[in-house]
Amino acid sequence: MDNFDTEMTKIEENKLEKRENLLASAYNLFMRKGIHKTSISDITDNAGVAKGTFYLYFIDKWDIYEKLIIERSYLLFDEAMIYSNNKRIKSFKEKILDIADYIINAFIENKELLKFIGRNLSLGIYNDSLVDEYQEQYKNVRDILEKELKSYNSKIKNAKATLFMIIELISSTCYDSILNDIPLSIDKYKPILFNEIKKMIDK
Amino acid sequence: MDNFDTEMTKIEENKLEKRENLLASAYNLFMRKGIHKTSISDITDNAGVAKGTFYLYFIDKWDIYEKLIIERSYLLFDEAMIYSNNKRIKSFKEKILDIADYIINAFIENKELLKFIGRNLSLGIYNDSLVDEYQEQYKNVRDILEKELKSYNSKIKNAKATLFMIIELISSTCYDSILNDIPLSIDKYKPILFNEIKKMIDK
Amino acid sequence: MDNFDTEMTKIEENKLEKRENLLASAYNLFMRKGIHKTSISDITDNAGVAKGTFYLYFIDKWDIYEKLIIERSYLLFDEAMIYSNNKRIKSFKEKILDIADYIINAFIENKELLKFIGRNLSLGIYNDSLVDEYQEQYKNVRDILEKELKSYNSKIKNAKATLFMIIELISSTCYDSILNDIPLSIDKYKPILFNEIKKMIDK
Amino acid sequence: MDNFDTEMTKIEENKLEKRENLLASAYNLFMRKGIHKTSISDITDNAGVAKGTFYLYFIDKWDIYEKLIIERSYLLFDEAMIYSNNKRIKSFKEKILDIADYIINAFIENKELLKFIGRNLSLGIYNDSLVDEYQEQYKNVRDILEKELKSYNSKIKNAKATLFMIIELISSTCYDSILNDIPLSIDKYKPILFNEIKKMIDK
DNA sequence: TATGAATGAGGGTTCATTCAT
DNA sequence: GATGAATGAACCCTCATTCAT
Repeated sequence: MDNFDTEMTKIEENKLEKRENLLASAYNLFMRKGIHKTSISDITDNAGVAKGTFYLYFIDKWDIYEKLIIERSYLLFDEAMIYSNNKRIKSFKEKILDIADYIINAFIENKELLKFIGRNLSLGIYNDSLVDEYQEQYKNVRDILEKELKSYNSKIKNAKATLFMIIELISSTCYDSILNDIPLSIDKYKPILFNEIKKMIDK
Repeated sequence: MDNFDTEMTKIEENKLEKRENLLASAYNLFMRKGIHKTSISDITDNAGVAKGTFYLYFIDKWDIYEKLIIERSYLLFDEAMIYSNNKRIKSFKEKILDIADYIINAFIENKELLKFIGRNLSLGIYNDSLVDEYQEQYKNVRDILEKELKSYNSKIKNAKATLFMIIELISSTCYDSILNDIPLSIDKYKPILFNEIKKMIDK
Repeated sequence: MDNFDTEMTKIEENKLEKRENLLASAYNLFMRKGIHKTSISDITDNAGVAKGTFYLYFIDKWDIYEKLIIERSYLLFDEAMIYSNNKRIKSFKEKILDIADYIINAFIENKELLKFIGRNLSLGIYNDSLVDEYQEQYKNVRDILEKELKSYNSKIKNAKATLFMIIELISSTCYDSILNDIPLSIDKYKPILFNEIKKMIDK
Repeated sequence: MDNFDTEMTKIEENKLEKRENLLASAYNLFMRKGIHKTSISDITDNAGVAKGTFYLYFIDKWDIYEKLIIERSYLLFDEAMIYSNNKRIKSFKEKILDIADYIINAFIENKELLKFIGRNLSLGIYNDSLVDEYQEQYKNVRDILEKELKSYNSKIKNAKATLFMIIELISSTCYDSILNDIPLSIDKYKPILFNEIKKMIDK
């Protein structure tokens, strides 16, 4: 019985490992070469599995791409949350700016990541449409932030919308700022952005 | 001599017409089938020219795509400007909200256009990197709006950045709202967004 | 001991059942989708067994295909024989025409079957090359008909060849007639065909 | 002007030649390796053109296959007609048997051709459904034979059907006879077959 | 300038078959 | 015997690009 159980788990473990290998391999290549120049063959070669194996785990290149975008956006949020929590920040205002700061710095230091996530940062915590292994965690991060926002400023009517606007504003403007200095270089733009975020939560 | 001149003009006109045909054809197909499913052949067939002719006017599919995005974004701004000017609006606040309203309604009525322009609305007036036939006009629209913003609220430090933020906020959040009801349906989201825009220009 | 015996039988029964399931599943799919569009996976999925199990019973897709063609052709003959026997027909001429009629009607009513058996109807009783579970029965049907033909018309030199010609003539021409109206629609063609069959056995 | 005309023809000629190369290449390979083991790559490699070129002339493998079957069946008939005409045969009966003899001998000497044409010999002159370059010629051969049959035996009601039956009978039974000695070896079977053909046209 | 036949690399995908469990 | 994950060769086909006309 025990033996039987163990064997089953071994197969299951193997499958999970294969899937993770493929995800890691694809992420690597997407970051290095971009999605268009990465082929399924590249992904499987890099993962050390046969080409056909890819199709046991994912539908096509866009399937794995979407899953990665969501995963990486979420992980970035997660890291930022941990970072800001470690700093024992007092007010929500400080917390949200700290999160923004962490994410922006991560993008500045890893422009490939910025290009990869693109303007889709919000998918990290706002992808209700997808059933996914991270689903539960997404909601947690989102719920925590929304609750804190509400208790920080009770006048805000729709915390969900406000939070979403903040994230989209960061994501879309920093993309242009970091990569093309539009409307300004990120150094000059950041204070303006932060000022705006403050207004959004302070009313 | 006269004859010669006329013929040259005709040739020039023909060339311009071919280019316009190709742009129109590509726009049509991108809207109907999306970029990935549209091939150069599709574009040339639809434009009534030979495949090789495409390469006399554009570098590749992404070249024509980019030019179209910029053109259509600009045209949308242009229409919105005309619309708001016709209404003899007094304050800049009313004007900017009117422009936003026009653009959002255009997107609601033409979701294909929304998918096409995506989150790149700002390219319509913020694409300094590209030398283009609309270049001059882009700047005009932008300059007008920036000037008006400055005179509306002299406390704003960087009108360019503020305007950019407003446009990016509209573009990125309305994309999700109209297409996926994230964070809310556009009906419920619009007042919240407008409220935010007001705060951005009023301090 | 008894127990052991019973279990063995059960296993044997299970194996037979699996084989039958696979045959039935393949027949179903071949009829619906054609052979080229049916994969081994389709067959095993539809039969409710694992992919590898297929290879315990058959060599490949063509192996099961051939066995099915032979089986179904034979069964059609068998039905036709029963049908004609039930009608207490007197002469062999009437009998053979009755069999032809039954088969043609079966094809008209089930064009998928016609496409499946194709022009291979004669395999139903003339597949000496194959050792098969129906082998014995094939011979019976064939022997009966050959004997009856001989006693019907003693001048016929080679009853086997004559019978074979009749079957091939029916099979090959009705295929075109029923499916494509070549050389005529089956309604118009049948009397001509029957007339020909009469000549073949009457000299 | 002349120059223009010539240039156009050159291109047209090139295209025709490419098409012929592909047909010849495919025929070669189908005969040597069979259809299933012949890939498009094989065909284009053997024809000395790029893989993509195949798709400028044919839809897929089955398209070229079908065209070849029809072409080769027709050519066989054509040869047989020439052969029998050269022998200044008097009666139609002699002529049709001569044609049959020629075709059967061709099959005996070239079993690959027999396997290739299979039981589809009649397509050579009975493929009304297809518009094809040989279309006109098919009809000629068919019309000649049908007319001759009618004048040979005015009692025959439907010459078209009778001719079709003869061809199908030859095609389907000789396939089995030559390749598998079913129902008899071709040597023993041929006189029986010929006797049957005589009955078919003599009533 | 305009053409469109030809190219051929490379794409995604399938699927018969194997084999460790 | 039964499984089904894994394989990877081979498939068909597309399409951006070139270039002789």
